[in-house]
Amino acid sequence: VAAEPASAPLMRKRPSSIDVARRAEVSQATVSYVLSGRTDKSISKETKERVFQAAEDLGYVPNRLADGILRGKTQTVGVLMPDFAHSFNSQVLQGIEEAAADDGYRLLIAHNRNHPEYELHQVKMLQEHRVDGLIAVTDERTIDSLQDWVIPLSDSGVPVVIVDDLKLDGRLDTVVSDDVSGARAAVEHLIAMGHKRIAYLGGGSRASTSRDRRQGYEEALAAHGLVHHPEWVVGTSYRRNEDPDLSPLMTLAKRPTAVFCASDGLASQAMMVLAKRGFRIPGDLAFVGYGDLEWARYMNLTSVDQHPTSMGRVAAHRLVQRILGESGPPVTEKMEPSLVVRGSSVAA
Amino acid sequence: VAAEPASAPLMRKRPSSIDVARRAEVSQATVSYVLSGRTDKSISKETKERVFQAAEDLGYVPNRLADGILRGKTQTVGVLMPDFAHSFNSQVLQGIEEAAADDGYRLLIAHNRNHPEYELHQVKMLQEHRVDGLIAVTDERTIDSLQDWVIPLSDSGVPVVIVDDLKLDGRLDTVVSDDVSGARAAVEHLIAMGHKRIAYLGGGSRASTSRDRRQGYEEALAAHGLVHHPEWVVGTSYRRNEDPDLSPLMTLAKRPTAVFCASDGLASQAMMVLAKRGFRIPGDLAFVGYGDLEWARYMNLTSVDQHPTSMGRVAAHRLVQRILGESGPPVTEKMEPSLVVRGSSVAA
DNA sequence: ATGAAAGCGCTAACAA
DNA sequence: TTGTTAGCGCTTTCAT
Repeated sequence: VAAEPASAPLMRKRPSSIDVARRAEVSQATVSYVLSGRTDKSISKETKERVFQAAEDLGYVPNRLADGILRGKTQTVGVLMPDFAHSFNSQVLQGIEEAAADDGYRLLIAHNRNHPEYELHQVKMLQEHRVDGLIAVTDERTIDSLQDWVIPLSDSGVPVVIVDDLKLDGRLDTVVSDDVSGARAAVEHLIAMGHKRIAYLGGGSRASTSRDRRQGYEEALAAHGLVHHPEWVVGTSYRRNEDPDLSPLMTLAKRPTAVFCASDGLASQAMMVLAKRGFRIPGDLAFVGYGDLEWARYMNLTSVDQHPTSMGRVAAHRLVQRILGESGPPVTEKMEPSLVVRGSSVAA
Repeated sequence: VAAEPASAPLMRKRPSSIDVARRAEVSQATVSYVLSGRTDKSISKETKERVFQAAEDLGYVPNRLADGILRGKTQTVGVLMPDFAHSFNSQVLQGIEEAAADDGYRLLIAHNRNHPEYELHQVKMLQEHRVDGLIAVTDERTIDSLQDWVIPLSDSGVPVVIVDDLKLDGRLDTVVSDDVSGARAAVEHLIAMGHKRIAYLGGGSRASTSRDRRQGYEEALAAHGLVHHPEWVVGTSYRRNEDPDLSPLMTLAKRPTAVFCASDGLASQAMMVLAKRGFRIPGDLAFVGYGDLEWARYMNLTSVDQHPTSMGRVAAHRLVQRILGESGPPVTEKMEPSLVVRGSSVAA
């Protein structure tokens, strides 16, 4: 057997632990002991040195696939999302990454392309890569088919956490934001600012979301003895690229003095429309949005922050607990949003 | 050997191809042939049937780790980012995911936490997971240390693509947006709208970015024979939570009639400040931003779209080509942004 | 304090 | 048309 040159210049095979062993003149087992830093297998200082040196010289990078195949654990979690570009989702992802990384987990991501079949395909991929668990951020289009695969997956021993939906609440670990409470806080703020005629501009993305925010609105009015005028509730269906039609609101004899909007997008569109017609904000009409997207600050829009990054962190943490073997009934983490007051609801 | 029940109820070990083989009463090799759909190894129809059936019955999910360890390819690419929550990055990620998935690759993501050391650690992790390639979206804080690991990594046979930075241009495949051209288009649009006194509000995130946009601004003025007034260039350093100070601009005897801003955030802040002081937009002052963030539409802000999703797609495509063995010198894809004209620069 | 050998789940030569 | 066998890179008993 010819001796290999210490450092051949051109691309060779990646060094394996066997190569390290040969170079350090120890057994493969010893390399494993040293490199995984086991304290039970007392290894002499010089041997350790030699192994580290050999690994360094060779540029050895351990292969986690082998480890994964052996231990049946990959330190990897799957994240399934309808979209990475939208602000809420990307912030959730950010939170998941932070918490997962803290616990030593990597993220393998997948997209559902708004299509149940494709989603199923992606989940299969994640399973083939042997993710230790899965976080699914739900989506209007695929939410109905979700339970078809998610329950079996969970039963098969892969922990699953659902973010932002309650359909599987009680059957699976879930992280949601309390929309009722957030909406209530928003409207109570307007009431505290002296408003008595408060409109609701609705029509968010997800049905349950929209329903809950409206419920919070109504609860707040009721709690403060304010009459609920059905004509102050507008736009149950709203399309992204269309300005919301506020005329039913603005032509009333007794015009509202404040508007609570189910989303920041809706709020800003409405504000632009009204500003164009000469309405002063908040003087003539106060506004509160929902979601507290990045630009709410730029627009000086009072809004409800759902803390999506925290939601992600909590989801990752729950998942890791399950991966680590925590048992017990499904947990629903209902997270409290908070109101961020800015100029659109408070006169300067 | 006792026969196992067809479908034992409680969590057993995950079935392996050996289990499938036993159940179908064929060899493990045959299972492999059938399940990977090889056309060269003609297998009888009945055998195929039996294998599929057995796999189905057992709920068999192939283990890609084993495959990866064998072939030395994981069909996985690493994505390293400074942040997943910011709009530009998350859209790039979206694009990367789309293109990578189309080519059969999964994404393993990592975060640098704005820290060179942590970044190095994350890159090591990605290598341990044997990603087939890596896309790095750069960042002010870690850009300087990037080359320390990225060149060796690339030399070691792991293809790398850099997004949004030119420092390694010519040494590595790179995808960038042409900031000079984008800025030029923005300013030429203002000139076409009849403006002759155009200010520049600068101070973006990355230095090179800011410099290039300013260069485009100056080029456009020069190309149209307009004088470049240094006092029309303001705010070279701008802080996120502070309103930009426009007084040096607005107190001039010959006030500018239009402002080109190096970012949408800057533009919207300036617009809010001026709207408060009673300026009409675009009547008194026209605005163009940069980045075309989601809310530019809501604010009716003319802006320059960098097409971040396309940038991501192009980056993923380049990477896949390299993974597939494409050779040749490093490619720099300089992508053309496009101007999106809205109400802030054109009177209704 | 260290090593030999088995085996994780899979694919690919090579046989039959 | 199918099976046998070796081996990918690693960890882990069990020896020594």
